[in-house]
Amino acid sequence: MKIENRKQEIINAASILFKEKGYSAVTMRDLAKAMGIKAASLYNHIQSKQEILSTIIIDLAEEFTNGMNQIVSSDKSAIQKLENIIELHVDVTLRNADGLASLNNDWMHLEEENLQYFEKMRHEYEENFRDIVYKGLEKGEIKAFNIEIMVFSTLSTLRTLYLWYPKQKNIDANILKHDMISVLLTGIV
Amino acid sequence: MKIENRKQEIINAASILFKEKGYSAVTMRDLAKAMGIKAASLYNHIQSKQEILSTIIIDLAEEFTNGMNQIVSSDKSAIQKLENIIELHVDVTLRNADGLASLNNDWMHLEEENLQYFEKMRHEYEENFRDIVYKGLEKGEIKAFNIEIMVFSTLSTLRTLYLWYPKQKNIDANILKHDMISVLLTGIV
DNA sequence: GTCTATAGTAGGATAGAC
DNA sequence: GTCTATCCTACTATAGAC
Repeated sequence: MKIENRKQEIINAASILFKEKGYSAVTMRDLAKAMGIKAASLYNHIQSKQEILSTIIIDLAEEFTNGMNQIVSSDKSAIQKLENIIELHVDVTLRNADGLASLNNDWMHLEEENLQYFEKMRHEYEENFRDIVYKGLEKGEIKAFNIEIMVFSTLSTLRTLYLWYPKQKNIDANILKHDMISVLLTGIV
Repeated sequence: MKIENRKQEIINAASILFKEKGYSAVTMRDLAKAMGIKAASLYNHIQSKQEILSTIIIDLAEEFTNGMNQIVSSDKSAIQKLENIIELHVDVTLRNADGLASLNNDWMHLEEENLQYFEKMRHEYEENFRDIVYKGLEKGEIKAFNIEIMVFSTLSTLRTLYLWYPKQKNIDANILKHDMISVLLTGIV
C-alpha cells in the first residue's frame, strides 16, 4: 500500500480516537494499536502527532472557508445564503464527522502558524455569517431579534451536528438538510 | 485560610485551565503555577487530579438534575417548562461558565463510578427534555417539526452558552433569558 | 501549608535490524 | 514498512523537612 493511503488511514483512525478522548489523551501507542502496528512504525508515514492534528483541522477549516467564500460571492438572498451554509455544514458532517470533533475541541493544541491560520479562518467565517444575517435584517428578510444570539444559536447547532447525526440511523442527507433549515430558520424568518 | 476555601480556589483555578486546554493537557504544575505554589503543595488540599475533575463535573450535573426534576414535577405547560429549562441553563452558565467546559468536554475522563453516575444523569436529563417536547406536541402547544432535531438544536445551543456568554460584556441575566427564549422557542411555538 | 527531592510511570520520537 | 530497543522528557504523586 502506498504511503499516502496509509497516511490517510492513520489520519482516519486518529480522528476517531481524538473524537473519543481528545487529542491530548490519545497516545501514539493508542493510535498504533488501533492500526494494528507498533508506535514506531507510525513515523514512517507521519512526521509527528502534531502533523496529524493539523492535517485534520486545517483541511476541514479550509473546506468551510472555501464553501463560505462561494456562498458570500453568490448573488442570492440572505435566506438562501443561510440555507446554503446549513447545507455546507450538513455535507461536511456527513463526509467527516470524526474530524469535526478535533476542529471543534482540539484546535487550541495547534502550534504557532497553524493556530494563527486556523483562528484567522474561524474569525472570518463568523464575520461572514454575521454579515449575511445583518444584510438579511436590513432588507427585511429576517426578523429583528437579538442578532448576536441568533448567530450564536445557529452556529452552535451546526457545529454540534457531528455529535448528534451519527446517532440518527439512516437519515437521508436531503431530509436532514431540509429539517435543519426548517428548525433553524423558521424561527428567524 | 481554611483547607475547604483553598480547595475551592484550586477547583476554580482548575476550571479555568481545563476550559482553556482541556483536562488532559493541564498538568498539576500548570495548576500549581496558577495558584502561585508548587505542585506538591496541591496535594495538601486535594487527593488527586481526578478528584478535581469529578468535583467540577458531578456538582454541575447534580445541579442540572435537581433543576430539571423541579421543572418536570411542576404542573406548568410544556412551553413554560421549556422556558424554565432555558432559565436554568442561563443561571448555571452565569454562575459557573468555566466549570461547564469540563462538563461538556471532559466528562469522558471521569473514572468508573463517577463516569457511570454522570452518564445516567445526562441520559435522564435528555429524556426529560424530550418528554416535555413530546407532551407539548401532543397538546398542540408546539409545532410538529422533527422533534429529535428540535431537541438536539435547543440543547446544543444551551450547552454551548458557556463559550459565548463571556464575550457579551455586561449583558443582563434577565435580558439574556428573555432573548434566548425568543430565539429558541419562537421558531417552535 | 508549603517546600525540596524523588520515586515510578508513561509520553513522543529516533536508531538501526530485518 | 514494521519491528525491538531505547533516549529523553514530563507526568502524577509521595516522603519528609521546615
